[in-house]
Amino acid sequence: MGSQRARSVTAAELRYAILAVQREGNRRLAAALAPLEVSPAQAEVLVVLGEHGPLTLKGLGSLLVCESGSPSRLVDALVRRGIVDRIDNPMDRRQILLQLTKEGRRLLPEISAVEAEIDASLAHAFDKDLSAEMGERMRLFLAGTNTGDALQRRFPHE
Amino acid sequence: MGSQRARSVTAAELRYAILAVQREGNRRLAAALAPLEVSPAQAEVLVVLGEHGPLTLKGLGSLLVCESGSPSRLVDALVRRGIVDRIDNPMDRRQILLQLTKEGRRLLPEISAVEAEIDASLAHAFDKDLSAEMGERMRLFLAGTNTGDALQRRFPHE
DNA sequence: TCAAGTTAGATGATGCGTCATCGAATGACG
DNA sequence: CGTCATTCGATGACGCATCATCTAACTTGA
Repeated sequence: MGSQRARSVTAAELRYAILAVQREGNRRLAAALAPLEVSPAQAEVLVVLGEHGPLTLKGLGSLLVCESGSPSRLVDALVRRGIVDRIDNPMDRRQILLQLTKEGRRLLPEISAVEAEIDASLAHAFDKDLSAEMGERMRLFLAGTNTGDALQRRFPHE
Repeated sequence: MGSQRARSVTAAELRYAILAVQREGNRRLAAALAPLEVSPAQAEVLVVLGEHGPLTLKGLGSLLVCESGSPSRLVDALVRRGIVDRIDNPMDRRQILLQLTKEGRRLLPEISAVEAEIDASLAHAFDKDLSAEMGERMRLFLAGTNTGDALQRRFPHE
């Protein structure tokens, strides 16, 4: 297994390593998505809307990892580009309902293809056992936070 | 060890989990640093300047994980606050030399104390073996990138 | 049914992160 | 030397992330 062989790592080093991996991964994802003129955060919105039907802004926010507040400005850009439709909800006029337009649905498979590449390189760096262990501990670290709840809702366990 | 017991995790889930942990950790760090009126990125600059004597802007940048470009605006705010001194280098007038002021040195132990708390909670979530394994694989993932080089310079191996 | 409290979403403000570009200073090499 | 390429740092531009505040719409309950 080799888990005893790896050199020991301080918490500070781990903290910076997590930052570095997140940033580097994001830059790679941004570069790969650039031809679609979609940012990583926008891609998350599109994927979530694709998977979880029409959503209110709040419902969308509760499934996003990339935003802790309300994603109204993030969504704005997508509405302006004709990728997302914003429909007033006649049942509760405080709410809006968001869903992909035809153009938005057209983008989905292209986004998936791009993300699959990135994910393959991630899977290459972190093998199955390590990923599983990391996933478990990260959930622990995030327990009781909004971000942790979003992750849980996106990738339910059991 | 239990590393076989953890539920399997897709690469996409791992990707979002890394994002979530980084964001959540950063929010906690920001909140803990708030009384010092220092952001996490600013704290990194101060720590690096504290550890690695006077540095040019480029030298500083090559040790920062939080910035891929040149940290000139990040440093600006610290200079304006009297925490960092910016000295023209007479040997090469393109360069500037940065070092902590007395006020900056005064802040260092307070920053360390705050980071120690955060690091303790990280160490609690990720035990020694897992941290070591994660550190090793993350370095692999970052091999050949600027961010990876910065990490290497900050936390040299061997 | 009306007032008080709560909730949804929009918006302002500020700083961070990234990329592109620019001017000034230096170095390399004919 | 003089030109050309390179390097350093500053700056403009843009979108993201966060927090605070605001308004409109709904809910509660006396």
